[in-house]
Amino acid sequence: MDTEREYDVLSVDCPSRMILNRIGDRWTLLIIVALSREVLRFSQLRARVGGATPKVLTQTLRALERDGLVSREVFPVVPPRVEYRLTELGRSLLEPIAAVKKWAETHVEEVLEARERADAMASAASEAMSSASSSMARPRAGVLG
Amino acid sequence: MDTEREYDVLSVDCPSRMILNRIGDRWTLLIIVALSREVLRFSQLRARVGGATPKVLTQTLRALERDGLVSREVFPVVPPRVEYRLTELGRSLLEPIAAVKKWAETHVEEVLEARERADAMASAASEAMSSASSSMARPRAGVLG
DNA sequence: GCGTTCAGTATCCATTCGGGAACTATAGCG
DNA sequence: CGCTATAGTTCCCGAATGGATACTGAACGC
Repeated sequence: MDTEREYDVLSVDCPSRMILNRIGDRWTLLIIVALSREVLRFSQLRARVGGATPKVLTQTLRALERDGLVSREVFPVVPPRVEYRLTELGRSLLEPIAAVKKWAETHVEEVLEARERADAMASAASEAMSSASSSMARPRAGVLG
Repeated sequence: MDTEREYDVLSVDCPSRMILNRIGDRWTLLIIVALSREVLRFSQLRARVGGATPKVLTQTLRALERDGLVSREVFPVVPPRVEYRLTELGRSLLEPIAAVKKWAETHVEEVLEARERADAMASAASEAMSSASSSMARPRAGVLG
């Protein structure tokens, strides 16, 4: 039943936390999403995933392959042809990813609004600061990316 | 129905992709998980989330607050008391996160095994390389983290 | 006056990430 | 001979991430 208690994601040495870190990188999710629909060659993948340079693509694909989420099939032809596809394990990730993706899509607006509100408040607060009329000033929002 | 087509996560300028990046950072998920059970003060959060230094904690919390996922309540007492809790929006993220978390927990083993296999193969291949007896050598696995 | 508590800040520094661009290998085509 | 296409690899460099450590402020108890 309560298998969840076996792992504590919050602990530094929890393997499931490591997994979270792995799939939480800049490109992993995107590649998996791209491969969810179809088998793709390197250059197709590159075209599909906006902004990916060959380097990061290779790195991420190798990591994905190492972890058994993606398989890489090389056809010994010239020019080279290499196909990437999701493994069974990789495909099993699709469901949780879809949930997150869906959340992102349905809540982008709210997040963006919240962000604008916060930024507006922050700049209002800092202006109030300069006219020395505020009690309880919030710390500045900070850009953080 | 097909609202998904409105957004293409794979495109560089898709807002939902930005969200993915935001929640996919090293600490965000962990903090949200930590706050899922209870309201926590700064130092409690720090104790809960293994390895988080005050700096990263502050950064992440500010970002979370800015995006409306976490609220921050300051009690004007000394020593200071600040409570963090999930907002409604933040709580809505719990479900997709739980899905990912569950995937991580149920598939860690497989991933770890795949990784070991891959590493074993890679080192075998590189040994074969040195004795010059291999055809079709895989490129080396690369550590990548 | 001193130490303690709490929630951060500030500062410095090492490592990593990631982008850009050039380079490689190979076979077919002209 | 040189061009093209594909799947990378390599090098360089700037930016961002993140860790360690020390410091601040304000009231309370001693």
